[in-house]
Amino acid sequence: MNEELSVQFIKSASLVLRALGHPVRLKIIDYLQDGKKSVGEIQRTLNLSQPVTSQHLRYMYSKGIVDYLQSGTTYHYFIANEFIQKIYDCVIDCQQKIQSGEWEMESMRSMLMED
Amino acid sequence: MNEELSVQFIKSASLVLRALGHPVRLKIIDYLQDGKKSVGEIQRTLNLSQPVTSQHLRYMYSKGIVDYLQSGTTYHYFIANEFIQKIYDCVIDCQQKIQSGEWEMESMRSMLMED
DNA sequence: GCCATATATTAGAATATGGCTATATTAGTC
DNA sequence: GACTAATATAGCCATATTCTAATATATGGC
Repeated sequence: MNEELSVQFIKSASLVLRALGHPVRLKIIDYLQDGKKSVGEIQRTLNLSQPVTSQHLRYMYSKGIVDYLQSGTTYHYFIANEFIQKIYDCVIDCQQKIQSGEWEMESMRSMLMED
Repeated sequence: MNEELSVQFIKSASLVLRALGHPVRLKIIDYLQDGKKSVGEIQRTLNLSQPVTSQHLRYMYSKGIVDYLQSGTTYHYFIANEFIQKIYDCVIDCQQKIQSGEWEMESMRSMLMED
């Protein structure tokens, strides 16, 4: 029986994947590629409400996905570690391979459909 | 503003990440690295109940994460495409980098803690 | 201490998720 | 057509997610 993933790590990894598995949160991670961003910048740029922005950021902070630096009343959030960055990079890479046609999409139909 | 991920793809990617973001489902994907497996094999090997096994497999099937071949009353499930495989490979790679100490874990404490 | 700005928190409603038990379906065998 | 094995589905319940609206907190300037 194949079991590359340790029981321990499965918990952590599934937690990370679930945390990234929300359109708004993934979009925030995407935006944070630019570097540290304040809650206000994120909110305005991604066109989100203030509570939703804050809630998703706090959620990700509580899971260790993002971290922040405070200066005054402004919180600058950033990606917390290489694990998250690596998963994001992988997603980007997959997007490129799909859109370039390097991967034939026949087997991905349902996954790539609208809604 | 950085926006590497297309609005379109964000939907698909977050759907995939959420689907993989469950301990049982991630464990199933891990097990499927061995190749096609029947529901019964998955159930017994991972020590799950029959309905739970079937439900997670049907869920992943509906999202395009896994596919299956039927022979008689036996369903052989397998990983549906390279996107899923790539994300899994990335998770394995991250586990290795964390466990080998290649990444310092200071910034990952909360993420790797028990419960 | 008061004010404005930036962010966090709370409460509540709607919906989704995940597991359990029981039951249904389907294919093969006799 | 009855029987069995393998899997899927349905119904139910508990819990988790996610959004909105409202309110609270904290910091810096005056």
